[in-house]
This record gives sequence, structure tokens and C-alpha cells, in this order.
Amino acid sequence: MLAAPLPQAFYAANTVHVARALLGQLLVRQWVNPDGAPETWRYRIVETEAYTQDDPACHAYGKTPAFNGLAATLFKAPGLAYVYFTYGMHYCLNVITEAEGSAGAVLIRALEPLDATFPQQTQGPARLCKALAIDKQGFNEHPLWEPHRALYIAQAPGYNPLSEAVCAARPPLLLPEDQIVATPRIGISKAQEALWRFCEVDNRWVSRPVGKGMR
DNA sequence: GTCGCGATTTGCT
DNA sequence: GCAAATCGCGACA
Repeated sequence: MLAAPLPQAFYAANTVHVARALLGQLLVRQWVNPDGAPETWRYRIVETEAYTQDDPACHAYGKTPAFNGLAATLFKAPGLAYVYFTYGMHYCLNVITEAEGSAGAVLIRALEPLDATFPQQTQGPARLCKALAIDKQGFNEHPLWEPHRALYIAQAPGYNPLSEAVCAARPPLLLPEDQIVATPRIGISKAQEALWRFCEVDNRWVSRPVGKGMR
């Protein structure tokens, strides 16, 4: 049975809030294995970071919707994937947030495997992309709200379907507040003061220990 | 056309 | 703890 996707409107809200509301939701990867059989892997999202348009660390900082480059994706429709390549060898997966025309994204930093029966490296934004075979060519601007796709984000069990109006205003958190911890973001040289990295408390799949957030 | 750097990971000291 | 690996993008000439 496939879980229902989160509606596109879920992502149209405030970026920092969406980063928190995504904790505990499911990332679903579907593909056909080398034997020709379809496989579905589900993962819980356990660590995210928020990037907003007025944030110097955001790729869209200082850009406008008219910008015609890679970061232009950040201004597009909420719920699209933004996959970028960095350090000459790594991909990172983001979800576009805010209304179309406004830039913002949530970086997916760590996943807890629910189905895989083999060891998986899903701690860290680059490792999870490698584990799920996510690259820029295949998944940049891929819609993450459509079910039965190679990659989409689904509601966790117990997270009820929401009206568009409720979502766009402020989608409810899935995890209780006391299960979410905020820390400084990792690996950035600007805007370090923002506590915009969010982790599930005591989850062993978090990319690095909470409280030692800075590099 | 050229140059510098990065939302990381890994391995070595 | 520190530096190498490695390359696309964007800034500048």
C-alpha cells in the first residue's frame, strides 16, 4: 500500500516552518531493479535545514525571479525538487518552498530507512543522494507531491490530509515540539547564527551529533 | 576565457 | 583535527 503524498500546498508556506513540519514525513523512492521488478523504499525524514531568499547562505540570495541560472529553480513552484552538485562530487536534495516567485528551500539532510534490508548510508545530504541514486539530471525540478513517481514525499501515518488553505497558512507539525531540536546549520560560512537545522531528538540517523553542530 | 569556491565526505596524522 | 578529492557555476576580464 502506498502512502498518500503531501499536497503541493504543504510546501507553499514559510520555509522555516516547512522544514520543521517535514520531520517524520516519508520520502518514497520507487524504481525498477536490474531484474525488472518494481521496488519501493520508504524513509523517514529526520533532519532538515531551511534556506530563505534573504539568507546569505542561500543560492538565491541577491537574485530575482528573472535570474536565469541554476538557482532560478528556487523561485519556481513549491514542492519541486532542487538538486545541486557541489565539491565536484556530491549532490544534495532540497524541496522548494514559499509561493511561486518567492525563493526558499528545505535541504533534506538525513533519512531513517524503513524498508531497505541492506545497509544504507543515509546520514548526510550527499550520502542520502548517493544511496537513493538521486542526481541533478534525473531529479532537479521533479515534482515531489505526485504519487507513483520515482521520488515523492508522503504523509506519515497519523498525519491527516489537509486542506490547501490550512497548508498554505501553516501546515501542522507532525512531531511534537519536544521531539524537534534546532541547531546552527552545518558547513556554511555565512548566517551561522540562524538555528535553522532541525533534527528529531535522539534519532540515530541524524547526520552528526546534536550540540556539536558546527564544523 | 580564466579563476575561485562550495548547503561534503573521507582518509590520514 | 586537517586536507585532499573534484567540477559546475558564477563573477570578472
